[in-house]
Amino acid sequence: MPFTLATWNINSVRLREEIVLKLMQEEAPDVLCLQECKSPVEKIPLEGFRALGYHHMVARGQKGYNGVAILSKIPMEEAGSEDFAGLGHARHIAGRLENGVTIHNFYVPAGGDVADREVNEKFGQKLDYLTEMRDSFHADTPERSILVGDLNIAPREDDVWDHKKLLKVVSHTPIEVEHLAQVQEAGNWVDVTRADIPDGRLYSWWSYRAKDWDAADKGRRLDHVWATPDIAGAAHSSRVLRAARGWEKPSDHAPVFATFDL
DNA sequence: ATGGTGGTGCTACCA
Repeated sequence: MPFTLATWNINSVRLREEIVLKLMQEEAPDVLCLQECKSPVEKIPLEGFRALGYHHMVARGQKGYNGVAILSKIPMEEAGSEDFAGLGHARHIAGRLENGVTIHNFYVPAGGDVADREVNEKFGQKLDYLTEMRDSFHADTPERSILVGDLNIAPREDDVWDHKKLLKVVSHTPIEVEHLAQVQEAGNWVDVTRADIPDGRLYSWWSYRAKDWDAADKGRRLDHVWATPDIAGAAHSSRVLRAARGWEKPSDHAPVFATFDL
C-alpha cells in the first residue's frame, strides 16, 4: 500500500491548529510529522485531527519549547525516543507503522547565532547532537526506515539563496554540513527529496523577518526526508508545499512531502 | 552594519 508522508515545522501546534487541519483536509498525507509543537503532549489539540482520520499519535513535548509529534491515519506504535547530547529537550520521537516502516522525526537544535562553539554554547550543542545521532545510527544500522524533520542545516549550495553569503551563517557552515553528512553516512540514509528533485534551488524555510518572503525568496532547505536504501527506491512525488508559507498566520517553514510505494 | 518578525509566558529566551 502506498503512503504519503509530510514533515512540517509548525512553530506552535496550538496557535496553528487551523492550518494543520487545512493541510490535513487539502493534502491528506497518511503520516504527518510535526516539529516545534511548543506544547506538552496532553495539550496537543487532537480532537480535530482525529475527526479527519488521524487516529494515531506518538509525541514528545515540553512547555513552550521544542516538541515533536507524528500523526498517522495508519496504525502506528511508538518506537522510542532519544535525548541526544543530554539536553533534556523533546527533539526526537520514533514510530513504527503497521507495514513495518520505522519513522524517525527529529528537531535538531538550531545552534544560536555564532558559528563557534568556543563562544556560543548552542552551536556546540548542535554539533554534539549530530555527533550522537551519527554514533547511534553507526551502532545500530537502520532498516526499512524513514528519517524526517527540521534538521536546521541546508547542506547543498542550491539549498540556500546565496551559498557564498551563507558560508558563515549557522545552518550552512562547512562544519555543520560535514556533521550532517556523517549522520547520513552512518545510517546509509538516502536524501529522498534530492534523489527525486536533483536539480535547482529548493527551500523549505523563509524567515519571518523578510518584508516580502515570496518576492525576496531568501530561503533555505532545512527540512528533510531521508530513507534507508532498502526502501528509498520506493519513494517518489517529493515536493515542498510552498503555498503553505503564505497561509493565514503561517509557520516560517513549509511542509515537505514524499510518497512511498510499499 | 544592523535590524528586521514571530511564539511562549513573564521578562527574557528562543528561532
